[in-house]
Parts: sequence; C-alpha cells; structure tokens
Amino acid sequence: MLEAKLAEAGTLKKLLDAIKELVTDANFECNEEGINLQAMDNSHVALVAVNLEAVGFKRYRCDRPMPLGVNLTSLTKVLKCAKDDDICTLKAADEADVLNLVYEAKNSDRIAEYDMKLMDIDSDTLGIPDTEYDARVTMPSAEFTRIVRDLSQLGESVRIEVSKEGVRFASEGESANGSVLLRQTEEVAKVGKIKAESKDDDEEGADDDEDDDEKAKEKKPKVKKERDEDVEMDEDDDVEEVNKPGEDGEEEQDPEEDEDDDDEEGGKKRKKKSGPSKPSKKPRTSKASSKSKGKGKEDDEPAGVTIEMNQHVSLTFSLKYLVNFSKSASLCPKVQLMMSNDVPLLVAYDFGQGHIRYYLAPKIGDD
Amino acid sequence: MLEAKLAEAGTLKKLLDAIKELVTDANFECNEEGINLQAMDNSHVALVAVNLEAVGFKRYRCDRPMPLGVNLTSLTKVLKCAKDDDICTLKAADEADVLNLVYEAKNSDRIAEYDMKLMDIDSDTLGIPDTEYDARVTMPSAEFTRIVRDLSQLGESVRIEVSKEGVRFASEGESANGSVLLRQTEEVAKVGKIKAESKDDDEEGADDDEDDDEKAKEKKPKVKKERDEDVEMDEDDDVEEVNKPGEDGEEEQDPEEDEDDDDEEGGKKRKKKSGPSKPSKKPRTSKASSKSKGKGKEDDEPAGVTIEMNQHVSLTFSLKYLVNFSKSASLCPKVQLMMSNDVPLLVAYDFGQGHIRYYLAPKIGDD
DNA sequence: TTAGTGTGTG
DNA sequence: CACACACTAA
Repeated sequence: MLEAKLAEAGTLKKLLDAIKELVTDANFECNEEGINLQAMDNSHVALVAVNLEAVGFKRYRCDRPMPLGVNLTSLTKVLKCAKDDDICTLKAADEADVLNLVYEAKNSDRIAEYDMKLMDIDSDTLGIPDTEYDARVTMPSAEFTRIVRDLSQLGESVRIEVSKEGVRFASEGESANGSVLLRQTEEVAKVGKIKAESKDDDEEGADDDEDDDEKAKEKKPKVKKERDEDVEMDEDDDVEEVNKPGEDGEEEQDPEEDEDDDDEEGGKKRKKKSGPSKPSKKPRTSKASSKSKGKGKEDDEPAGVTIEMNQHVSLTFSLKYLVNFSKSASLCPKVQLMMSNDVPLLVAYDFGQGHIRYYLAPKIGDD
Repeated sequence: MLEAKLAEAGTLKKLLDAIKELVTDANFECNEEGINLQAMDNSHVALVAVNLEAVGFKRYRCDRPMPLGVNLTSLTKVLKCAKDDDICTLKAADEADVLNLVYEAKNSDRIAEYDMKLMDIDSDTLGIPDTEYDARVTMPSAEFTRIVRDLSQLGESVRIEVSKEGVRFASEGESANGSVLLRQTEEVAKVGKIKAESKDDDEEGADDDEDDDEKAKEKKPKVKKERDEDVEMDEDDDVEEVNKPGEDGEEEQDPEEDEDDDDEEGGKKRKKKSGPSKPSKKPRTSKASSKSKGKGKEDDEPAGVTIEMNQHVSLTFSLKYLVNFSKSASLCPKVQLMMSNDVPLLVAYDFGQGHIRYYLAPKIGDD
C-alpha cells in the first residue's frame, strides 16, 4: 500500500496545474523511492516526467511498486478542495481502485477526506536515456516564462542558440521578429559532462555522478538554492564584461579555482529584465560571509543566468509547448534548459521534493 | 408612505447580490418595524426571508404597512449605481408604483436619484414556524462557502451530519467522494432550546444586559439533556466565549457575539454605521487582544465552529442551493445552520441591521 | 485573483 | 433565446 504525507498540498496543486493542460491521464508510479509520473502530452509531441522523492515527504511508505492511474482533471478538482498549506496525505491500498486524499488543516480543526477513483492506464513508460548534453542554461524560471510568452506573441517557434556570447531566443513572426539575448551572469562555465541533475542544488543522496566533485563537500540538506552551487564558478573579479573577449569558445578546462564560493552579488540584481543592460558588477564580498548570511527574500532571487557549454548549439522549438512548460515556474525559481543539436530539449524544474522535466523534439530544418 | 435611510448602500447591494439569483421578484413588506421580504426561490424549493429592522436605519418611517413589489433584477441594476458607502434613502408614497432611491455621497458632494418601477406581486407570504432545532452549527461563513463550493465540484448533494464529534459534510460524486469534518473549536454546547435568534448579536436598540436577560428568561431548558454534558463539554470557563456560565449550566446562545469583524476574506471592514447612538459595544475581553491588532490572521482564528446539539442529526441537501445561500457570506462573518431530522435546514446570516435566512428541505431517502 | 469564453440548462 | 455556471487563461 501507499501512504505519502506531504507537508503542503500546495506542492501537488502546483504540480498538477503545471501539467494538467499537457496530459489528461497518467499513471503515478509509486515505489519505495518515491512517486514518478511519465507521459506524453495529449498530442504526443512532448514528454513530461515528474518525480517526487520519498524523502521529500513527511512520511512515505510504499510496500511495493504500484501504478495509480489518475485522471488529472479529477485530481485537480479534488486538490482544489485543499488549501495550499494543508497537510496532504495520499493513500492507496494494494490493488485499490481509489486514491484516498486527506487534507488536514495546520491547526487540525478541519479534516477533509476525499476518495478519487482510479483508472487503468496503459503505461507506455519509455525509458528516458540519460543523455549528455552540449549545453545547459540555468536561468530564473520567471525569466524563461517571460521570454517564451513574449515571443509566442510573435511567432510559432523560437530558435534557441547557445554560444559563448550567451543564450539567444529568437523568433520570427508575420509582423515582427524578436530576439532575446541573455548573457551569463557570471561567465560561461565549461564542463566536460552536462547531464540532467536534479540534485543540483540540494541533495540527499547524490547517487548520480556529479559533474563536479566540489559538490560533494557542498552537500547541504535540502533547502533553498541561492545559486547553483555546483557550477564551478571561478573567482573572476572582473565581471564587468561578461564574456571575456580573449578566449574562444571551446576550451574545456575547468577554471583552476576549485574553491567554490558561491557569492551572490551584493543582492542588488534581482530578476533581471531581459534587456541585456550591463549588469552591475558585483563587488565580491568576503566569500564566507555571503554564504552564511540570512536571506531576505530579495537576496535569494534566483539570480543569474548560468551557461555551461561544450559546443555551440542552435535548435528550434515550438513556442506553444515551451509556454506550457513554463507554467512550472511556480514550483521552482530556476529552470534548466539542456540542449544538444538535433536532440530533444530538456526543460527541467527541480524543486525540493523532486522535479518536473519536459522533453521536446526540435523542429527540423532549423539553422 | 415609506422613508428609510440606510447608512450604507452597500448593505442593500450585498443583500441583493445574495438573493437575486434565487428570486427574481418579491414584495418588500414594509411596516413600522422594518422591512421584510419573503419568497420562494424560482423553482419553489427554497425559501428566503430577509429582514431589515427599522432601528437599523439612520432614519425610518413607515406610516402603514405597504408591500413594494420589486423586480430584483431591476433593483440590482439600480443599486449598482450606488457606491457602497453612499447613504441610501428609499422612499415610496402610499399606493405609489415607483420606489425612489436617493444616493448621497458621504461628503454630500454627489446626489443621485433613481425611480424604479414597482409591480404587483401576489404575496404568498407564508408564516414560518418558529421551529426548535436539534442542532445548531455556528461557523465562519467563509468556511461554509468554501466547503459547499468544494463539495459541489464533486457531487450534487451533501449530507450534513452533526454529532458530538463535530459536523461533517459529505458528498459523493462520479469521480470522487469527499468529506469535510469540522470539530467544534470550543466545545459542544448543550442547550435545551435551539431556535433562530437573530438578536443574538448586539443591536443598536437594546443594550447588552437587556439582551441577555431577555434571553435568560426565555430560555427554558425544556428538553433533552439526556446526554451528559461532560462528554464533550469541557467547560473551559468562559474564556473565549463571552457569556458567563451563570444561569443554568447551559450556555447562552450568543456565540456569534464576538463582533470582531474578522472575516479573513479580506479585511474588508468598513466603518460601522454610526447608527443612532451606538450603544456600548460590549468590549468582550476574551479575544480582545487579537482584535486590536492589525492582522495576525493566523493567530486568531476568526472564529470557531460552535456546535450545539440535543440530538444527532443527519440530513442531505442539494449543494446547488447551499452554494447559492453561501453567497450571503459577504454580509456576515458567521453563519448558523439549524437542523433537525426531516425538517428543513435553516441557514441564517445575521448582520447588524437584520438577517437573511434560507430554508431548504432535505432530500428524502438520506441515511 | 479576475476576466472572458464556452457549455449546459431552463 | 437567455441566463447561469464552470472552466480556462491572463
């Protein structure tokens, strides 16, 4: 049987909001490690993969693997009956045909219980290859939302191009063309391996090989990410110009600076507007201090754009889907775009309890 | 003739908003005591009774009883022309076929006047028996709204069950069943007589003591106290609850006394009508602390759920109507549900100037 | 959270 | 044919 107690029903609600327009029915595959959902969107163009880790629950128990066939519309309705901060417990008996949801008000003076019918769904769960990518762009999720929404007004598709200059989103429409360039806030990091890493910011069990070893020591219990600590950021003080003109795009070697202090700029820059106005230089504060300091919600704004690339990539995608994907922004302040030429884009949102990943094949014939 | 001056047009507007979908035409029965409206809903399933007491008006005069046949849709339109805080005067000459409405801005710099046609309506005013009920649930009106709205997503009807455990709202639907249990916040009060008491909350005319006395004498525990109080009645002394435990063990039934305008909905408090010599607002100490504060909203639950019962009741009702009734929540932060088995439910909203009461017959065949 | 669109019911 | 309710999108 399954019994999963979630501290905040809001997490599930947001999850469902994020995917319900893409998928109507799906199996929640539950096992001792957590809950996974994988489904093609209704038109079989995109793939959605959701993961909720067992450790992310207040309590989690799943004796044996069980797929729960859920109609997401129904589940959404039932979840609407929960307040965001209700404690939500999911229960299903083995072979049950209903999913039981209990919402408990924080102060316990209200208990609501729902039973939702389950359905049998053919699980065409296809293994997702653990691809390595040529480029990863990490940016504030709100920024991504904004860009794809903006561009979707102009045209149907967007060309995403990652170069050492930064990442460019360009779209062509009937009446106008648009292009948004994001420069990496810090610098372009070069890495050898770029793979989806949901554990980037926080992890409990870093089972997967991390792309950088520093992370190991960095391991902090799951919490808010101020920046991607894992990214090796080298201490360059001169961040005036983001892209150093000196180097050509391809060197692979990591910066010698292995001491990863994630400084955040004095907290001045927050969600940056797409305008590539020159970012103010961040006076590096003492490395140690910056990390320890309490974060006033302003400070831990998702902050910057990080670009990691091994190779220049340029791909074209349907904006319609990207706009859809971007609805997950409420779950996580950051989003990662993983790309390789001629390979499906991976859009990943990692939140405390797990992740949502979207895969979308590029349009052919892009330049 | 009638001349009734209301301190805030908003009161009328909310009233109309609350009932206009239930009733399209109705007689406003005006007499020296105030204005009453009583009507069956359009499908003759529910009954709505509205009362506005003469004393609740800034000025009120009605020489002789007169029914004003009003099309509520028209009146709603006319009322939309008033701002919520306008002073609103209703005037009608004897035998008039129009109702005159004057809206005066608080600062008098704007006066609007409307004449609305009246119509003849067969007044099938039927006396409403002053029933005694087996149970009364007093709860935040916003909570009631939330529950019936939630459950109405799932099914057509709801079973309301009052027991010493609390009050349970349960609904069954195609894709899911739902059940919400509210535990009494304080304790279950046992009373001998449970009747609708609109005067519970303070009103202008009477001062508190008088109010209490009146109730005291009126109260005769003429009934079933067979259940032992002790069970759910852990008399925590009148801490939260206002009334002194004096009389005969049983609580005075004015739990809604706390006039704190704390509807969590949105702090939409408006300046209370200065009314005719507002009598001392009983500064009930109890939650006073919370009252003074700006908004701790979390700390002081705007109100608890109070359950009074002499007998277990279980009744099933159409959610459609309850949802409709619950629109009156804007008028009052609390609502009372009065129930006895096999008897129509009474849903009562008591506000400063009067009340709205809805009666709805239970569905047959409920368990 | 609010507004608009679409569907269903009367 | 109109009104109301529900759902979806912004």
